Amino acid sequence: MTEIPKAYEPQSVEDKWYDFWVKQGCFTADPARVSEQRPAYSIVIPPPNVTGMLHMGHVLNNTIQDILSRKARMDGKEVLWLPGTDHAGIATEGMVAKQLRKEEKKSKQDIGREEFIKRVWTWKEKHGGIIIAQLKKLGCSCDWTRERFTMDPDYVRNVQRVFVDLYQKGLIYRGKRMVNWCPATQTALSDEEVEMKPQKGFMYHFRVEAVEADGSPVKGGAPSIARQGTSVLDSSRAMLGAPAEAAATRPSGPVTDSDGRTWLTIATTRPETIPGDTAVAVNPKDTRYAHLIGKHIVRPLPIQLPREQKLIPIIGDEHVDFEFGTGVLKVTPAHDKADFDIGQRHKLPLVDIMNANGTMNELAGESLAGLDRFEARAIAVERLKELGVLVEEKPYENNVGFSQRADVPIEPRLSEQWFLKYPSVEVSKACVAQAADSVQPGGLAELSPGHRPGFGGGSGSHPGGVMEASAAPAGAGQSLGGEEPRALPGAKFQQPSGLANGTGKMQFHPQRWAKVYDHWLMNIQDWCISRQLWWGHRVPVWTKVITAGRFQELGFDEDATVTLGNDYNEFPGDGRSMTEYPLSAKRSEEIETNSTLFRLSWADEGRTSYKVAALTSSQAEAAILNAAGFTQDPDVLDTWFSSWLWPFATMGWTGDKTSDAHAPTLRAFYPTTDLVTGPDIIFFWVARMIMAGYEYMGDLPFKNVYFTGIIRDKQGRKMSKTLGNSPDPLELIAKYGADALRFGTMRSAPLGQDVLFDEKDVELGRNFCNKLWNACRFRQMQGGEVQGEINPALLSSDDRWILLRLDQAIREVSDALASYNFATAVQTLYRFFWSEYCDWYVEASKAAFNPPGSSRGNEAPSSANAECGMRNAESNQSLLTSAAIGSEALRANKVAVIDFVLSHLLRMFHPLLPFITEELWHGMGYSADMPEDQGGKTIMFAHWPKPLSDEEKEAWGLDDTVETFANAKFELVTQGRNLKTQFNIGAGKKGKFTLKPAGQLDPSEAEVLRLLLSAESLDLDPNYAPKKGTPTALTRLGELYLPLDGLVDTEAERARLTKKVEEYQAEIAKVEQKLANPNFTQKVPPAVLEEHKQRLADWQTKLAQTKAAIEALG
RNA sequence: GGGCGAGUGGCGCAGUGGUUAGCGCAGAUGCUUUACACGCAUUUGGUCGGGGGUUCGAGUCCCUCCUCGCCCA
Repeated sequence: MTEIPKAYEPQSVEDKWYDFWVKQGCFTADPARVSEQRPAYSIVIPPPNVTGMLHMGHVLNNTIQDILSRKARMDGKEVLWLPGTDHAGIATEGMVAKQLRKEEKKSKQDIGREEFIKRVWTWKEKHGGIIIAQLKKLGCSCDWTRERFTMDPDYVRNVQRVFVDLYQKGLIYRGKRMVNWCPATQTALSDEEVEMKPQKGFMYHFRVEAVEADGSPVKGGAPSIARQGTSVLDSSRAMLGAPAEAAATRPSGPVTDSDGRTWLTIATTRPETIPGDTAVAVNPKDTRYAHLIGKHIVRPLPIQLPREQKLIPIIGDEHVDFEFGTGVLKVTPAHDKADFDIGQRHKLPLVDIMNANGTMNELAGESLAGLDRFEARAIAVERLKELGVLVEEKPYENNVGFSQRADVPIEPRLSEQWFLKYPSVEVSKACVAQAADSVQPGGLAELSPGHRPGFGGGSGSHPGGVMEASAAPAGAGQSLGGEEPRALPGAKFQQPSGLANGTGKMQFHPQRWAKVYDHWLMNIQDWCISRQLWWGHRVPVWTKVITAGRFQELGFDEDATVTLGNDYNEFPGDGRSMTEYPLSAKRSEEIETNSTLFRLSWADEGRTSYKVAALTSSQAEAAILNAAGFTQDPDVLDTWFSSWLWPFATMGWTGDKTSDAHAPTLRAFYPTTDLVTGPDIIFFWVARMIMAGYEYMGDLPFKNVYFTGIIRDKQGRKMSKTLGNSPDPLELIAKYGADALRFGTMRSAPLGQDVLFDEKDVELGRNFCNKLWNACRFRQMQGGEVQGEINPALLSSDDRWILLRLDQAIREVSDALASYNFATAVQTLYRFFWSEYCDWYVEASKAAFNPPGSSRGNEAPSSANAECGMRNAESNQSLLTSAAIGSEALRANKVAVIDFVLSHLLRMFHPLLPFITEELWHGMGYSADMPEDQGGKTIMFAHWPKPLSDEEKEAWGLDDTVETFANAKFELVTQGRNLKTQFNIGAGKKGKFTLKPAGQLDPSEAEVLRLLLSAESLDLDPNYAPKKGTPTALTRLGELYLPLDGLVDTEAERARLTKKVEEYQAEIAKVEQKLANPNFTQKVPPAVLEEHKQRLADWQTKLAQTKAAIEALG
């Protein structure tokens, strides 16, 4: 055993062991080692942004993954924790563009696409390794030999392969749709990338004239009830309309002015979009307006247009909410999702009045063109005022979608994009266990109310054919407001025949996220997967316009014309999928592999040329296409379209069944065991990985998903750069050590709750590590054989107690980890190590190591020893007698017990505190006698501690009495210390105690008590007659007295005891009241009744004794 | 508007119908105790968000209301 330094210095320890682990290949998974005896365990890391920096969220997330991985290794599993990084399209592109702007004052367009991509790679080479290095600092035991990047060449091909495959399955289409447009980054975003935020703005009410189709004043104007002769401006505030009960809350209907013209009032928050209005809509059931349907209004903007060009129809649409605004809705199909839908229903023209960067175009009119949308809003309001049609302008708060990345309001915009209809939705929906009691072997998760299985319905026809479900009972799940959960008897998953041996069941932790997940799947919308960026996976589609002649030269069949007319851009609107449109063209000689697919369209009105589109995931083919003058689609795919393949695309997947079946990593480690991630990406990532897993592997991608909380500061605010409340984990590691950071983070991270982070927690972690260090140092100072044999005959009651507590700790910690209750595991370890082992056991053990009178002991007088030894020598329960105290055999045995406890403790701490435990494991010599692969080389592979067996417990005499006795001892010690404090006998004055024992007490126990009391002496005297006023504590082991030499403060003692009497009386009253209730005594379980009776008796005894003590004060 | 979650000493959290509701931090007091002052000991703080119900018994189960947070619309 080498001597270890006095204080723990993490810096010198951490790098040393990390290098050692990596050099020794400790983190490297070997599929060949997987067997029934050595099951596989795998996790794929949620890939951090390649250009990102470690933040506290990463610390939490990756510490958990490391704990799981290290624990699995100690459980004897073959562990793969697969690391990597994500190319993070928008974020990375934004960063590089910013740098370009700053350093060279250029835009990406200035340098061109090719050069820009080059710059991004340079940036990646330079900064991409930072976060990986940071994870290493944290101690993450990832298999770095398998590190992946979502832009690795083979990964890129996988993404393209999946695109082509999904296209061929008819799940990908290109179409002109409303998308969430980010004017700042000028790209489309998926719904998930839009964050709704309440915004303070204004609701503007403006009036428009209702007219006939030819522009003449409307005949029949407002219903008579509404003709009040009030001015328009007044009427906007007055409540007009139907006399029905709703009238009181319903805003104004149409009004007729003195000229006989009819006016409608419209409410909007976005007056700048008026030039894009192509209709106004009212609810046909709204009696105020129904008669106007079919008439027109004069759109006020743009002003300069001639009146006849400003007429737009009044349409009836049931979706118009009559309670909202005035009940008249302006319909801007090109700039609002809901309006687009109305536009589709009524075949309204689309007028796009905005540019891609959020400025207005010429269609918005002279006064608005060129302005930013927010400036345009102000100008539009001015124009309305000038026209005298602005009726009201009142503050209004509504939810506005913001681009998550750029933090600017998104613009619903009509745009041509690629969309994906999600695959494998139904099987993904059904695979997540919804409630704890629904997890039954072989059963399908009980479905939540309203959960419609929908097998075979809608998009449920599953291309992969993975899932088989028997017919659900008629009407099952059809009721919309389903009152009771329904099971689907007989519904089951077919075991996928592929590589994996899945269970078809997945568990979320905490389980409540299953509901969130389920809800999203129920309301799923097609996924906009294209982004107008340069950095990312470019859409693997090439197009070219060729002449009809050339088309034939290429070898296409004439029949091809049958399908012409559909631009490839347009998804056929008849519900048929792309694949159902047979390609009648022969393949070109230039382009021939089975992954290429053509869609053709006329490229001009005269039908003399065609647009040809090709899809391929083959590089060789792409080269041919490029050479043939084809142009690749400029868009890239949403980053999540690559990360949703992460669990298998990182493991050697190729999409080829035969080769995948022989890919060793994939075979051994898919499906993965656990996924650890934040709930904020449950839709972005988790749900999509599940779909991709089923679609391409025929099996779930992970068996458990652990959702971490979100790290907040101690005031509960989210960590953010702007607030500056996000500490740098690397600085914390430098200051306190990685183990301390891990400890602090995990201790305060309860299952599924947000984590309020405070640097104090890390400080506590450092203190904890130091305590652990010193506890080992204490052991080391005792010398002796390392991990010697424990002799049961020489075990003291304290030894037995700590072994029992260790057993309990092993059970609790193992259970806590198995159920992902990390904070509980940490707290249990903390309690066992600090409060039980250090505070009681180590202190008590000093009685054996530093016996009174020994050279190692303190100056305690030998009389104490004599006093102790005088009585109770007849104890036959233990071999321990006064003669044994301090004997070498006893000391050696105690050292063996300590080694036993510490070696177990270090192993339990290892997943949480990898560095210090490794250092101590070796420093203490615990690795010495271990087999190489079971702790000899590293604690990483030492076996996870097992609870003690019944045989061991029996052999060591570990039974209930051990605990009872120990607790009685501790109670006596606490009370004795209390007496000392109350009577001002500090540590300087040791104090002399006398115990009137209630029964037999072994002298060795008395010596332990004396030591724990830090007393000069503890006399055992069954016949002790205390002087009046001697402070007393009543304990289960007897009456403890603190005789005071000087004057006794009788009144102080009386006050103290009187307080106790009151306390006891209150307790007695409570118990007596319960026992007096016949309902209680008759109905309660016997054990509880017995316990109450015992409790009453105990309190009564104490009360009587205390009263006697007061009496004795005189 | 819908859904989910939370509310327990000053703060952060445990608490699976049954002892006197626990733990950590912070606070107070005392201690250079030969492993550790990054430590030790003692100790002050709680009518468990409000109300109602079920029960012999409720922090725990049910109903209702209030407050806060998150997600979705």
